[in-house]
Amino acid sequence: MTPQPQTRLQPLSKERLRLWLKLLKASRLIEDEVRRRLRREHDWTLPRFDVMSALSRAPEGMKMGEISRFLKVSNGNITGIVDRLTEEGLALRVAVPGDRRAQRVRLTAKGQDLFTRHSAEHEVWIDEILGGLDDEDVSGMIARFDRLNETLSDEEQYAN
Amino acid sequence: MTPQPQTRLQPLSKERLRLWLKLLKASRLIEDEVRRRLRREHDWTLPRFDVMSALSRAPEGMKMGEISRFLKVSNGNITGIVDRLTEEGLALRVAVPGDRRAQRVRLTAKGQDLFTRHSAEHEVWIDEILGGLDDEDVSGMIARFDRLNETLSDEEQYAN
DNA sequence: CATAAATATTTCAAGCTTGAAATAAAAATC
DNA sequence: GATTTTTATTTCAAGCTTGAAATATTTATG
Repeated sequence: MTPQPQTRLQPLSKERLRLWLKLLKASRLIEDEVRRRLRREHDWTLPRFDVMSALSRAPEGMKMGEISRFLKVSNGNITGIVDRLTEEGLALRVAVPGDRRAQRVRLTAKGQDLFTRHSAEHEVWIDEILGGLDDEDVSGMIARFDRLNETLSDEEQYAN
Repeated sequence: MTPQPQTRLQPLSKERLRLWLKLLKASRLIEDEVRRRLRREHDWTLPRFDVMSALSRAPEGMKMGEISRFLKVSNGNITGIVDRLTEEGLALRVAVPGDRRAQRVRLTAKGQDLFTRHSAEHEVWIDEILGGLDDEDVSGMIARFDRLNETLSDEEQYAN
């Protein structure tokens, strides 16, 4: 018996495209909703939230490059966001002893405090927004995403 | 017998948060890769691609408001993108007979042609990027997303 | 040690994005 | 028919984002 020819080759690529469009749609719906709440209720932005979130886990601070690699955004981008956080007294730059090029960014007590409050609320929002998914939905999707993100991270090589 | 107390209430909210972070990660990895290829290989942007994609399905054109509602972005945003497409001879604005406020935006032949080429390549890219997912993965995730997007669209009410 | 290469960061221009305010025209109401 | 409300779109300021070029410093090489 000849091996089953790849009868679904074209269809699979179409299905992958459909999947991507649905994934993107879900991601944007959720992200837009979070962005909207952050703005309406705290006059705050997602990028600032993301940077503070990264910093909140590093009490000893992070170098600019560490932040941009962690968040997968450009260096110049982080410069601007940290500038604004610093102006507002939420973060500060401290010199790195052995290297005069680098600086370590840390949250101030005020910044840490603000982030703690936003963060708690953020978790509630996500719980509301994804409220339609039960335990089984959630664990099922997490398993799929673990698999997908593994695949994607492998490919990230040829992004550089 | 008393009803089972909601033993997993806190954990479920944490799991939903984990799911959202994984979803966001996947979405950004894919979107960044597409954006990078579009720029590197065609000196093109995703927003222009998205607008052309919407227009390509409407030979008779779309009104500005229709485009922004369809893509779920602001009106002013679309104004700028259509301005640029128009400057480059890829789209044009035509008056709407009964309504002097509105305009209908259409792709030019040149625009249609360019989109057709980019679109074909885009499908190949997605196929490559999601190549690690087999038939079963893809259909499994699509089913989950249909469920999720249904939930999300329902909630979109209170976004307005 | 001098020079070259690599690293850390900032600056910059161009484009995307939003929400609010401004314009203009159409539709509804009195 | 005049006034109000709604609808379609643009304009604008502020912030996000990128990639490329510029600075400054450190590390590696000859």
